[in-house]
Amino acid sequence: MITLDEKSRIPIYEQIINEVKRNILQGFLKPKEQIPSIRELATTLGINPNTVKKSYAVLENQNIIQSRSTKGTFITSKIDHILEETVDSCYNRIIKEINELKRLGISERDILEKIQVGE
Amino acid sequence: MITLDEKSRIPIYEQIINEVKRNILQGFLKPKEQIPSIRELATTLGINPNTVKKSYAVLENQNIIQSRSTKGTFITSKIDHILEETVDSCYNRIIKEINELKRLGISERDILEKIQVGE
Amino acid sequence: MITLDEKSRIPIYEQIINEVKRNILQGFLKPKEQIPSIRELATTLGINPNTVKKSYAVLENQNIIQSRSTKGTFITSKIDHILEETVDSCYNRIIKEINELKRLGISERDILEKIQVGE
Amino acid sequence: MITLDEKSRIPIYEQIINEVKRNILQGFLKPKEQIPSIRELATTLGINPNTVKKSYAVLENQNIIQSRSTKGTFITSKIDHILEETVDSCYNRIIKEINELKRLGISERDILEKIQVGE
DNA sequence: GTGGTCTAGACCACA
DNA sequence: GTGGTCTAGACCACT
Repeated sequence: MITLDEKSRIPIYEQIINEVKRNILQGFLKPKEQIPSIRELATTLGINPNTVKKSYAVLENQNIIQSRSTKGTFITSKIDHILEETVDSCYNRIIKEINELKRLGISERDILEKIQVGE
Repeated sequence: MITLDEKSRIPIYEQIINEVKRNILQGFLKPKEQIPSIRELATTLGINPNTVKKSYAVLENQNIIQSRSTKGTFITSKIDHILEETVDSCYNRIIKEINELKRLGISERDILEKIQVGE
Repeated sequence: MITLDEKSRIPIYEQIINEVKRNILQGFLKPKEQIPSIRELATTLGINPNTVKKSYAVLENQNIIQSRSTKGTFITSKIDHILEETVDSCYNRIIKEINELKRLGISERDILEKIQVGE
Repeated sequence: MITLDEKSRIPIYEQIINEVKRNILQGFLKPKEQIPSIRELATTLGINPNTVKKSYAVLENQNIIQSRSTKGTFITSKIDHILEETVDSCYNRIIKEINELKRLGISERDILEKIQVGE
């Protein structure tokens, strides 16, 4: 479910955070569901457990997951706020790119046309 | 002509690369024109000449500029390929984001609507 | 495995590039194998790590090696193209010299004879 | 008659020396013939007169040209020694390249075959 | 310990 | 003054 890009400038622990969020948003992970243990995920991804631990710590801080010692780690019951944030940032990036294209002299008409075709 | 964002995760040398490309694409820098010397640009930006050198090295590698020892550094005569590449990568990023939004359950109709308003 | 010629007009970083390629071509370094870390090689050669870094950066650009942050640097899995390129450029240089000799009035017969003896 | 490579690691003044020698060897410049003045050649090549001056100084030192003040600069009457040197260094470079090819596992038979075809 | 980035400063050849 | 190379040393994030 989780794929990492070693060469990316985004640190691995942040990539894990994003991937977990993505999995939740796409419904692969559901509220209250248990997620892999730190060690398990670390082994699966071939990375250091400390890195996974850091990611889980951030996710818990953001109320996205919750660890119950000895029982495991679980998705929080409410996840709506993640959806909003994610959608907003997607739109912002799109608009940023469109403005870039406009600056390069491409008309709004052309952009929208190509986007619809490209999909 | 060139502005840097110190806080950005993008390294300074890459920001310079992007800024030079932007200046070319927007017509501020024209083919065969001389660009600031390494030392001059470094002084202007308040950074180390080696950082500028690195940017210029990459740009030369991409056939965007050409450095002539003891003469200075110049824009390559043919720069059409930069425009194409830039535009293509913009479109790719947009389409990637749109697909992300669709995966999150937002309809194409809604996306296009919001994009047009957001502009 | 790597030897440098301090007096050469070829910069050290290019000598390193050539030496790494040579080691690969001669089978001392094999695909996917790890090569010395930047710091290690720098110490071994008695030069500055930045110089090694520059060499490795060029080699990575040529798809010959691949650096994985915090993991080390490795030979790319496919290296056939290096052999081809190297052989081709050798032949080109030979043919260039032969043409030079011909232009100086030496017959092809004489050239080939001398080459076979000279070997 | 003279072409320069700005990007070459060989300094321009050395390139000029080589080019003059080449012109002599190929018969474009003959013994006792007058060659362009420093200023004239500098203008033609678009370079600094000091650079040409340096080349001419070396050539005079090697007894290849001779400057007679106010009259101009002329090719020396005897130029056989240049031919020998040039031919020898050509052969040396060829043999060096052939050895490189052998090291890469290409048989002498294959090399000679390809050279004859390649010509 | 690894690679990635950057600084500060030096020297070189060339023009 | 220009670009090219190299050194020495620093800091960073990640493991």
